Amino acid sequence: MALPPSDPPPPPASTETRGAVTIHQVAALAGVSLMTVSRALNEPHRVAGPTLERVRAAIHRTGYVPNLAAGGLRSLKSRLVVALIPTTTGQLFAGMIGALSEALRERGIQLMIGESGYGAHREDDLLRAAIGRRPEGIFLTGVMHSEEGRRALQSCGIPIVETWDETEAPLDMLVGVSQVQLGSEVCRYLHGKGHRHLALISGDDPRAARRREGFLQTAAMLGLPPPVTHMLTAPTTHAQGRQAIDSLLRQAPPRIDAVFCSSDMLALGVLTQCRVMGVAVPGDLAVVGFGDLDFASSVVPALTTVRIDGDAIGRIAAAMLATRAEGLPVAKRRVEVGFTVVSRETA
Amino acid sequence: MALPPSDPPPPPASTETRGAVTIHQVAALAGVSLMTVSRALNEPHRVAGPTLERVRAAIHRTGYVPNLAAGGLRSLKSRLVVALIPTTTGQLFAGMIGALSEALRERGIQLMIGESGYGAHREDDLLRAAIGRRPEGIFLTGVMHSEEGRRALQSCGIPIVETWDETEAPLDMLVGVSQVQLGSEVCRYLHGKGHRHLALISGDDPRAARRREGFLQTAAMLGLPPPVTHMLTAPTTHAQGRQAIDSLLRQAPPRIDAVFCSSDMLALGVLTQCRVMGVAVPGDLAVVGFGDLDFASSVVPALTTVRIDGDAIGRIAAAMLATRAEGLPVAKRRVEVGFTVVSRETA
DNA sequence: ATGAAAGCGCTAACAG
DNA sequence: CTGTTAGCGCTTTCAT
Repeated sequence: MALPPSDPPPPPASTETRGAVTIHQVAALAGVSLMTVSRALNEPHRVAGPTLERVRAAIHRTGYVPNLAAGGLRSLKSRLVVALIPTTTGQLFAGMIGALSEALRERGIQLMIGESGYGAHREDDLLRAAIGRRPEGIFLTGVMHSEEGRRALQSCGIPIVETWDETEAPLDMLVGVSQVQLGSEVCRYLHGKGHRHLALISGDDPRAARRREGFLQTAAMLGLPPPVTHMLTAPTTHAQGRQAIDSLLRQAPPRIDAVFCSSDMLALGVLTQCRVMGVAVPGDLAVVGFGDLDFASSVVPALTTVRIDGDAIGRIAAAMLATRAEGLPVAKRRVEVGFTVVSRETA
Repeated sequence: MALPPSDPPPPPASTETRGAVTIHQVAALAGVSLMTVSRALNEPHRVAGPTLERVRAAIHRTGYVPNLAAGGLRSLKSRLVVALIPTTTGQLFAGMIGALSEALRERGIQLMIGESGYGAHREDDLLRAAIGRRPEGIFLTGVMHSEEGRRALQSCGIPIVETWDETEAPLDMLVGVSQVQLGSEVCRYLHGKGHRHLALISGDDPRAARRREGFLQTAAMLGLPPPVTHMLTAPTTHAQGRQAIDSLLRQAPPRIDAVFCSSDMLALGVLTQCRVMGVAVPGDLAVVGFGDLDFASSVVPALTTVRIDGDAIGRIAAAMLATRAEGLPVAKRRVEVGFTVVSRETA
């Protein structure tokens, strides 16, 4: 098993015992104590040049990869942040995840993603799993509503960031977007364009609900007739959009002249159905989407939509979490990220 | 700080020391040894009823969540699988991730997702991070090409599943799809519909490259003129599709009469541009996409595309990994998942 | 049915 | 600059 140390240097694998190489084996091979190996990895400047070389060679030969769970256990630093996202479907959160992941990596922190799905019952499981890994931060897509979840998060002492939404009482930190104001702004936009008979096609996720709220409030405030709303279950699809606008357009007069969709995919379905039905956009019907997904600027007619800077949310959250991971306090624990109504051709 | 033990039972949080509740504190509160708490959690049937009750009450009061890193360290069971995916963008992998996550959860295994992005240099980092957590399995989206990555994975002794692609020499297990055959099949399909002047609009990811390969080979075999191919950088977009078909249609005769796009989003862009240019689909140009994303069946004209059962890939991989995690061998270490050419209106 | 001792792989704290 | 000792929070193994 133990080959004479004279075997050719490069070929790795063979010095290893089944299971995994440990720091002991590297130390033995390099002829140093295991602490020297640990230092060579974590603070190389504190190790003498030649020693460092030998250790590095041993690491290379053995293919040693440090056990982060063990290191984290001892140092109480897991170098891990867990992000909980509702679903990997949909491009909406893709940019944010990318930015979060990248910004954390730059600071030497790993991102672990947990998919909560849309099932409420498993959110609890997921939370326990997340906390059980003792991450140095938890990123929440949206705000935590369940009382049980709030308690668990609050009492575990891990820094938390809630995002994408607004709340009176953040658990800890917040990178928020005023969805209510967003809905309100879209309503004003449509009103400003001369539309009076508004409609809403909306998924049933919490954030869409708040946009709806703002939209309806503002419509009332502007003295418009109450917008007719069509509810759908998330995640919303192209087919749902087609079917929803079809049903909306067949309703009794007054005929709607503008619709705000809770996702760009929904809006795309609306556009498709309008074309099929010979309804001119924006002539007969103005359409506004949400998300500014890649296709929004490229479809014909180009989709007017609302853009939220997901990358910024990811970056800001990463910075907050990283700061807290270093034991420092975060000055602005509550940050507001804006939105932009991107005016194109459909409204 | 230490309130008298007479404070009301329900209110949790306050018995905890800063940092996190440990099993010791639960044991002390319940008046048992820490082993009993451990058993109450992992093999409750081996603990006497009344004792179990007391322990559970203590767990509830303290809000104790076991440290999985510590447990995993000792038991050499992390109950963790790491999945490496190129990007969370795009719905293509969403179903697969969902199915994988769900199937693992049913078996008591957590899924940790790592985003590799399209940068090659960080794949190495990501791999070290993954191995460092000592997962019981690693799920790869695609096959591992880099020699360095292959060595690292091979020597770490962790069960690996490669997916979505084909390879002569799988690292360990494979849930594959013959992308070459897929491309070939699409070519035959188009040929069967009477098209002779084929084109390809293709992203530059490895799997798209193999589909292209199969497509071109078969075109040659069928005696067709060499399909003109337009290359793009992944991830492919709607705008790229528009621009690509525009350039393809302006090329010198013979004019192309069918195009295979490496993604449905690309195909959607092609459809849009054709409408703008007054090119009839499928009359003047047949269009085939890839992925069968939600909108494919719902756009007008409905998109002919190719469907791969991502859910099946996720489920099968989960089963393999779970089996290996239990120390059992997997009989069929190489599984082939099929594909379907979904014939709709565009071709 | 419960407890005591040992140790998983690593790093903090202190020698030398 | 390098090594020794102790112990992170938990589970294994062996007692009782």
